[in-house]
Amino acid sequence: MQDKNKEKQSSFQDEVYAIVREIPKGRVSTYGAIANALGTGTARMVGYAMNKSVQADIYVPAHRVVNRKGELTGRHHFSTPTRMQELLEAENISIQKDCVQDFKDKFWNPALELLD
DNA sequence: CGTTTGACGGTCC
DNA sequence: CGGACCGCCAAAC
Repeated sequence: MQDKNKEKQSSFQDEVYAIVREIPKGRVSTYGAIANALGTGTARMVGYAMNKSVQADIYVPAHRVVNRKGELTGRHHFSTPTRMQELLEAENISIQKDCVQDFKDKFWNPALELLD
């Protein structure tokens, strides 16, 4: 077993990663919805955490997270500006003009789905 | 420990 | 319909 002397505290970012990883394929979520599901922080904090997700120890499908308008606002933070769109299209999500088509239909509410 | 930042959201006009 | 503006609040410096 790994000697993890450094125990990770439950940071706000880790909470975000946990939810984003729970986003089912073919669905998208929003920063505000995730922040709302956490009950703490704001939409900006979610985006901030996403930026660090690259250096996080776990994989986070950040391409499934868009803003409330369904726009791929975070596409510039990927390897290539078109990387996010291609990833979404690969999941059967139509993108047009950097906007998720039928966004409302593909929207995945963490506060609702995680509600058991 | 004060300041800056930031992949947002909502309101205002 | 879209640009401008403020508020949120945690993490980085």
